[in-house]
Amino acid sequence: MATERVTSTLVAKRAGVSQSAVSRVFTPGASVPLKTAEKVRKVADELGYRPNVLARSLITGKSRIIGVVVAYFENQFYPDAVERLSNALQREGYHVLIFMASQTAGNIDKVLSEIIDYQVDALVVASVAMSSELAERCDAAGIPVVLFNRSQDDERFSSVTSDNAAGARRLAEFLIAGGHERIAHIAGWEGASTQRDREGGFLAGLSAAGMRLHDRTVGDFHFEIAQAAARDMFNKPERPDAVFVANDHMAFAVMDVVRTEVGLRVPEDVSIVGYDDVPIAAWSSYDLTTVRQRSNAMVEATVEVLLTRIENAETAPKQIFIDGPLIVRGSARKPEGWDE
Amino acid sequence: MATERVTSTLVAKRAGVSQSAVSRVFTPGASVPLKTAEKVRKVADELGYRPNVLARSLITGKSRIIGVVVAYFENQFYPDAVERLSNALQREGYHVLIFMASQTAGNIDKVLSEIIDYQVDALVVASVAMSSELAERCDAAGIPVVLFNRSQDDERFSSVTSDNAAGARRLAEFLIAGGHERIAHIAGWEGASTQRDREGGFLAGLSAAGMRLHDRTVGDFHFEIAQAAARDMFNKPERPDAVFVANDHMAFAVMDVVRTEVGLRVPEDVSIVGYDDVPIAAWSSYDLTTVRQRSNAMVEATVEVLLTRIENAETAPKQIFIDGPLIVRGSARKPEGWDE
DNA sequence: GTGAAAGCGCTAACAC
DNA sequence: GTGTTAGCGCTTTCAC
Repeated sequence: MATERVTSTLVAKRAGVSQSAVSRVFTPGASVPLKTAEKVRKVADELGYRPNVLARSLITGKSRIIGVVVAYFENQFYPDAVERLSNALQREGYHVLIFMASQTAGNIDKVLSEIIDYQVDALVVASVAMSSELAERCDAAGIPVVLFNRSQDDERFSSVTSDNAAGARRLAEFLIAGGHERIAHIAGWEGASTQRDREGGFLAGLSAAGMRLHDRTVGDFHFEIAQAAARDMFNKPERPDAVFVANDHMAFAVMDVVRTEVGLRVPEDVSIVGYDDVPIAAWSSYDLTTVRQRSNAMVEATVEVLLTRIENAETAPKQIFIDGPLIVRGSARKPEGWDE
Repeated sequence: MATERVTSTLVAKRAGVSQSAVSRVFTPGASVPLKTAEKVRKVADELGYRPNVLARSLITGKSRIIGVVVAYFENQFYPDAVERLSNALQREGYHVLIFMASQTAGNIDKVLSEIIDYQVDALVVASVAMSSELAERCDAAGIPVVLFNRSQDDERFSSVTSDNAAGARRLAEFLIAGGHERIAHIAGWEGASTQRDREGGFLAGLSAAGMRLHDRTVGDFHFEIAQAAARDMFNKPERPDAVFVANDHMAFAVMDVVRTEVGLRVPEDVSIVGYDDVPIAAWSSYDLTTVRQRSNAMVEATVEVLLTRIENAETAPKQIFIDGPLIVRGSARKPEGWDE
């Protein structure tokens, strides 16, 4: 049933002009006399003609496709960021070819290759590690890569993260000022730079005050694992009076366990703080004190780096840190005299 | 810095074979003597050659790209579904070009056009309405369209939804059996087929028991608007003793308002039920009684319809309903003698 | 200004 | 089996 393909050749014939004329009408930069343009546009509309982007890409070498790799949408931070990123790129005339890396744990390289086969103009890689072999390939192919919310010690990548160490340190200071004495940490996946930096900053904050971590378990950035980590922590005799959970998503799991299973009150019996400030953190059931990752600013920075490098291949990769404020809510006891 | 593009021509030259030989090596169906294949593969690996998918698409007429349009990731149901969909399609060798329709309220057509320009093999449209003009274009271009979690009275579309009327009716019966007498409804966006069907089924369930709706406000499927709708409802003198909120996402907002602002207990003072069974519904802070939309089954159905129609253009569009169970948790008073 | 011609990287007939 | 050829739909010199 599919009607015949409508090509520029057909439009040209019908409009009584050359194919190049049609092309020029649909090419933003080109100049065409108003008269011809109108004629061509009219015929094109009648026939429902639209330029074939793929054919154009073949010749221009630009696909206007950005590949986005993201690992898990379970943590609200990521869908939120992808939505913003997609919107921002659309505004610039780009489109997003998405790849979910969740299922394919080991084979990220294989699948990243597939996405590169689409001649993407750039790659955004969120919360996933890239092999240096692949980095090599991207570099050789001239495909700029931006690591989002993760950094890697490789000069070929640009990266955009929040200032995780500074943010976590601020959390430590806040808890200490609140008079907490047994401060514990539930870590995320230990292979992640975000985890490393957050924990590092937090510990630095503690030791600056002459304190040490009371306890530590690992939640791997997953809800269920974080629940288990919380159970472990709170089944011990000497319970913490404050817990820094490495991201909000896990902090919700921890709060649920602590309140429902252990039967403690938050923040009266134990203070819980997280990191990210995802929308749910503001919901009154959690009302979580946390550090904001300004996803808006992070996305803006990502897009800017991307476009700059696409337009000028000689631009050097850039490491960008976005600072984020401490968001004080009700899940942690506040220091004396703290006013809302 | 970008090295020279590695094309099949280059590989052919280096391997001492023809370009077609190279092409055949990289074409799944084609037969090539093992000897040649090895030789070609070796050279290709050395040079880092990979076929240009865009060029291939141009000639085969198949891009192996599926366009996905989705309106808002705020409601966890959608990122979850997109993740599953993307995974399923990847498994079949397709990739997802995503388009977020959130910002572009009015201009959905314009932007859908853009996505079609990429010669997508099919379109999945989630929670968004398509103009009939665009439907026409897709039809003419032979692009199958599957409406996801929304239906439309247009025979040209396939659609996959849960059986919203049946599910909502089940909720009504459950609330009635639980002895509730003042049952209210907080609606989603009234232009949505899901809203229409859910409310219809719910009302049918009520009237089958000789009951009528106690009250009704509108939350438009948005968190903040749902909060406002709940405030309106609970500021009236005669409060409901049960509320069916049109989806889980809004139900969380309603529970927050009811517990934190109004100061009622759930379910002792008021029962709240939702629809979707998103992961958060199982979190103990909400523990929401709801109807499950089996996103897994919905995605499977979507993929199947898609692939069938791609492979055989003559297949007729299909309307699929996926049934989902009532998930009983703690947010609503249970009928006498109900055992867990 | 405008059209003719070449060619982007690839596949698919068709000869050999 | 293998290479030669044509051409997918488009952009882009380059003459006119």
